[in-house]
Amino acid sequence: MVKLRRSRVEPPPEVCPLGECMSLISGAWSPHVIWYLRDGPRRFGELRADIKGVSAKVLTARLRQLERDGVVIRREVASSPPTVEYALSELGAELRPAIAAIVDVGHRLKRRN
Amino acid sequence: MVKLRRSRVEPPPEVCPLGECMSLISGAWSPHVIWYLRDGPRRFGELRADIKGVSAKVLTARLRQLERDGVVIRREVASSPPTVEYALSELGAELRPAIAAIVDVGHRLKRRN
DNA sequence: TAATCACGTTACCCGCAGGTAACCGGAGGT
DNA sequence: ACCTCCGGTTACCTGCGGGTAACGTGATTA
Repeated sequence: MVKLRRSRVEPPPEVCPLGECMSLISGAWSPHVIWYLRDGPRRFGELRADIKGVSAKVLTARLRQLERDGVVIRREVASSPPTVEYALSELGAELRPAIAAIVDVGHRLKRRN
Repeated sequence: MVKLRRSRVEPPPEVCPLGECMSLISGAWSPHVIWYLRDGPRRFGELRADIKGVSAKVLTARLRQLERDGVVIRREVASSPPTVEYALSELGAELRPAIAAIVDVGHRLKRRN
């Protein structure tokens, strides 16, 4: 019996920006926020309605974190009642294709049942 | 279609493609596993070394979950000592571009400081 | 005989994301 | 006078992913 001590496949080059980027979209809801902001700014209540099943508390927490991380930009609108608008920053826009790729796979999963 | 006058109609259980796909790559380590399997099968110990900072217990748990979800395929090799090889399934291969997109953003993050 | 290796398992603990529910504050509507 | 709307906040609880450490198995090696 031939010993198989080393794999034939050489280890891929060491890169770990994966963790860096994953920390931006970690959490169950962050990708949804980015996805629903992809076409332009949206208000808190709109995001709340867009993202089914999210609670106000968690949505607030995710938006705050995304704002701290420089992914989204928060803008208060002096209307009555006052509303708040969220939009993707330049960094957030760069995340869009990544989220789109994930959504794309999700669609194929659905089609396949 | 009958219109209900007073009670709120429950929205149809529309499956969110984003949530579906995110459930596959959720967790801190799942994307890393997929990423390091992108070029071919790898052994448990190799993955353990590739993915710095992961413990055996957690790596086992992630691999088991990915196997249950049909993302990776586990194959025991009758060597001495017996080794185990993991590879991406067809579904796992479809996830590759999504992970690659995330890694790509990570690269840009690093470059931008 | 004893140690090592590969691939785990089990026990125990911890932190945090997320869920529910209640509440708030100013302005407009009725 | 009261209710509604919008965008939150706060308190409390729960579950799960993850960390360390110790142990198991079966076969080879010193």
